[in-house]
Amino acid sequence: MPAQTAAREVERLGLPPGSPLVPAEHAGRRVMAKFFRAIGDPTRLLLLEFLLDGERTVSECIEQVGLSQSRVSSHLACLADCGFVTARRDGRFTRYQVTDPRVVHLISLARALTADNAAALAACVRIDT
Amino acid sequence: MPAQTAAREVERLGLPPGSPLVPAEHAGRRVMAKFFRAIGDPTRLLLLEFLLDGERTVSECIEQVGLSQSRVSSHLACLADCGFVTARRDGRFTRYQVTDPRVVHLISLARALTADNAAALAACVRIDT
DNA sequence: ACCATACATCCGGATATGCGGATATAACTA
DNA sequence: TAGTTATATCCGCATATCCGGATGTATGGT
Repeated sequence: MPAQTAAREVERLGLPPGSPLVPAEHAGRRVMAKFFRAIGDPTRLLLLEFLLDGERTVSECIEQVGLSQSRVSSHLACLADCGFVTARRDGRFTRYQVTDPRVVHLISLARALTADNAAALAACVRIDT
Repeated sequence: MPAQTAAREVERLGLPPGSPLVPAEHAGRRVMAKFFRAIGDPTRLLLLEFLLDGERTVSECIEQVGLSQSRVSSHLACLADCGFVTARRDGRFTRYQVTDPRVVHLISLARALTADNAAALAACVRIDT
């Protein structure tokens, strides 16, 4: 496997060559890490899937995942803050939904990568659960 | 923003329509969550960037990130287990490197998404740091 | 005004994760 | 063989994250 794998993909994607993919400053990396941790939870992934097909209220989400109201509300706020879903106030309701197609793309890439490496991933003890 | 954002992107990406993006079984979601948490740490993101351009030994990585040998070794093993980098034994050395172009694609998508939402992301208190 | 509904936030407890130091293993070298 | 180097693993401590219950806030209905 050649060393230029990364450079080639950067080229293929039409990205500016030579510029870092991961932020060079510590603060920027902390933000990107936070972004990934937001979808690094099984419950939030389930909610994300549920919010792909259209708007859903918090109550509908609660029924879907079977956790407490406070927890589900917090998970949804987290997904919204981190840009995975959009929140819309509608009277007493808040309707959440995935609106950015790049979120779909991101998850589909992760799906493919995890599928190709499921065994080692499941066995990795440095991250629990 | 229409409700079919997700379906449209699935179509555009040539993915099988109707099949879930996120695994339907809890075990599968746990694995995908683990995958994202692996890159949900600033140090591992820094290492990932460092490993884009070619093979690096553990010692070189230690110098790059400035953390203890045990910690860096553990971070690298985590990235390898989760499929972000490849590890190759070479005598006394272990050489790590990003070899899968999809990793580059994934990070570039995250870069774009976080850039468009940096303020809210930084302000999200449900995930600390 | 009063109450019910829908949601958001606060709190303390349990588990997960990051950290460095100590130790173990494995490969070269003299 | 003995010693050095490179890396991996184990340990306890500190912090982060998930959880449900309690409480706060806003909207709509009577």
